[in-house]
Amino acid sequence: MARGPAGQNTGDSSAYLEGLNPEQRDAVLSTEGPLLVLAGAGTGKTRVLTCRLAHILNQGQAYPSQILSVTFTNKAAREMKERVGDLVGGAVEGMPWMGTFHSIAAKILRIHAELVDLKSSFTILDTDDQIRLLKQIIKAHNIDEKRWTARYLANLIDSWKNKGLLPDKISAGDSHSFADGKGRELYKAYQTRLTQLNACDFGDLLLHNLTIFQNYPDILKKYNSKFRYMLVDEYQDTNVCQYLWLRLLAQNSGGSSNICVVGDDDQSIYGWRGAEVDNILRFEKDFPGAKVVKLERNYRSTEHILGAASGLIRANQDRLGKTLWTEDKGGNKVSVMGVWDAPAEARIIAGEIENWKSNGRRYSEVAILVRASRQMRSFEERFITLGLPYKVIGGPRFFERAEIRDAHAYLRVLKSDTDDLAFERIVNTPKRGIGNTTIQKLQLAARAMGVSLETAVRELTKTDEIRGKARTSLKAFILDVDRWRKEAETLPHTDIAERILDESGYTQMWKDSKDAKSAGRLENLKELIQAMSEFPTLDAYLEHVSLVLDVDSGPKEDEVSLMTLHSAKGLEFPLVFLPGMEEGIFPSQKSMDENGLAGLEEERRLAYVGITRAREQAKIYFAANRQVYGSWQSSIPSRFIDELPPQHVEVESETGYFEQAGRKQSSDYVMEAASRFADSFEAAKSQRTSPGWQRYQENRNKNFGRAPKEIEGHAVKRPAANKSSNFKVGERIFHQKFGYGTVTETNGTKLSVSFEKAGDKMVLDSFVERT
DNA sequence: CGTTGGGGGGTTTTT
DNA sequence: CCCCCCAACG
Repeated sequence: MARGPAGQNTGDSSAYLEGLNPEQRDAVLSTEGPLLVLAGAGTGKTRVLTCRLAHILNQGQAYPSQILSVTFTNKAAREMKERVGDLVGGAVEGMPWMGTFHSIAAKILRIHAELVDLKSSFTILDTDDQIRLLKQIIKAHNIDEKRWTARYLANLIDSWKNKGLLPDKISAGDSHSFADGKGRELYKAYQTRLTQLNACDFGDLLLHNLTIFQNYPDILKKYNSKFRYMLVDEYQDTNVCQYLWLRLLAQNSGGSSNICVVGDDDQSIYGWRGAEVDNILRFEKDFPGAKVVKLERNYRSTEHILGAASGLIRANQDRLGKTLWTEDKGGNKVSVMGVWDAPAEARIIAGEIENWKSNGRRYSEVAILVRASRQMRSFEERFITLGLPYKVIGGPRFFERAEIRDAHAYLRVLKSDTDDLAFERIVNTPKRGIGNTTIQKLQLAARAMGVSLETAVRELTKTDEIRGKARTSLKAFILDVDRWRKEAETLPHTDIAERILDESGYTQMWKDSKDAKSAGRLENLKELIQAMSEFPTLDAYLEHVSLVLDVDSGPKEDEVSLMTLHSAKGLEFPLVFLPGMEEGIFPSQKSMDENGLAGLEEERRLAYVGITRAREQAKIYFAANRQVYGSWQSSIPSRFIDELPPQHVEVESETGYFEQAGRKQSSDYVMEAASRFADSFEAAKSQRTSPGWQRYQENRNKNFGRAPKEIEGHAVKRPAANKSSNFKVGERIFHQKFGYGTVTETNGTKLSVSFEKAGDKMVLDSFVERT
């Protein structure tokens, strides 16, 4: 096999190298030794990754089976497989080690399962199973489930696993974060229970790998020499456990490791689920002699979009620092518009989208990116009334839906008589008259006998332990299960699945249901059978279901995409709307409260991700009033808006829009609000270079972490000469949203008002008028 | 066993 | 305000 310094042999066969820019080419050709590719948004990262793989294969530097390439999502893995296949002529069927962290770890774990007391047939539990199990454990330990919820414990255990910590490594302090020090004990009990069930959760897949590699150096050595090249995508999103796993695998006895990681510290937005930006920041220290290639030429967005995004991200301290550039000069500036409230925001954005469409563009070129999914509501309402086609990206995953999980539970029971969680889930679904008491009795018996629930049922129904309806139902159920298992030997797996859902009364249950969603659920069950048919056997299906099943969203329709910023990562759209740019929403108050400066910086990266999704135009909105948990609050524009470099930003007024659209919206308050915002923005712009503006910037930095409402001199603050000084305590006023009220306190532009209907509120004076 | 209403809680999401 | 979970009741 030809191995040697990179770039030696780049003959005619390397057509894929054509059209790469110098940095991209460097990243592709530097195959030997550790390499960090810092790939900014839209710089052709995927192209580099796939070309690099193609190059290694093409040069005969390694067999497909000697390359480990990991991604976070199945989508990314699938895409990479396809694209490499295209480049090297479809001969990649054997890239067995290309996949997600979890699927590769699962593959390794199946080989060595017995070393961590599992059988290679272990099942992988999802979050729901995990929580149900933890609930039982918390109960068994006599802990108040209200005070200490299973969900919280699940998060805690996850975070420990993300850090690569086994129960014994949990410090007393960490342990103390649950039920007065019982954290470690419960974690341990949970792990024991998982072993009994021959199961593991997502975190375990990698954690067990670590245990195996650490305890059996010979095994690790095998993998070390097996994987000649390693490739890691989205390195900024790796957590400690994944990092340790990679480092162990990259240990190359003798030579240097050919590990290539690709990522962008500015796009690290998963800190809250354990990702450590630090991993990418210190790559060069971890792998001495590492080469670093920066991809800074952007092929996606216009100059103004990049300028705005770059200016924003510059406010972050903790970054390696890149400057994106483009040859795509000109284009529209990033627009910013203040609106009255969420319905107005939705109405205006919907109008913009209709404009876009009537200019001959497509709905599918448009995305609305929100910080939190609750913001989607007003858009959905508006789109439905207008009949504007849209789709929500993300949301509950197909295989997380109750009906799919129920169906899977039936299949799991079919396959295994020891899957207690699955058995428990469906033994009384649909209702068979097997109540709580019966289930508890069964669990107790199973534990006492040291057998599975199903075995316990078989034993207990032989005696008079359980009486009446419960006993009859259980017996009948067991008979059904036996029959299905027998039939499964001969029938195709899709047929048996259909038969089970039918004969168990499960489909009937939904047909009888008055629930509005039941029709959809039945549809989903049909899709499930469809998905199953793509696998040769039930085992093959179940093997993939927990890790890699996601259903294709069908043929592409011309629809607007509505999604959270998190699910927008990696995507791009000609037109991007970023609504809800308000303090407390974006940046999220919770983020800042819980994680301080780090939290704020992650929010800022999220905003950066949002803006850089846009190819032609990014439009930012903030509302003056927002309903938070039912009550109205006046809000102030996000600090991120102030951080956008003015030369790349254009302030739009609502008035302008309505004139342009030629629609007369006479609702007074909208026009009022619009002109007022236009005013305040003029004021803000003129203040940007003024001493007051500078002072505001300084104050804002100093006062970070405090409630933003307390920060003085925000951009929306009007000049001192405004009407606000005219409002006095005790004065009766009218507010368009809250109605009539009396001023109880004045504080600069902010008024505390006791409203007759809406109660006490803090409002900006510019939204208030005398009666 | 199934329904109803009171109470609590309420980013972001993958595997 | 809205949704989910559980407890108490029918």
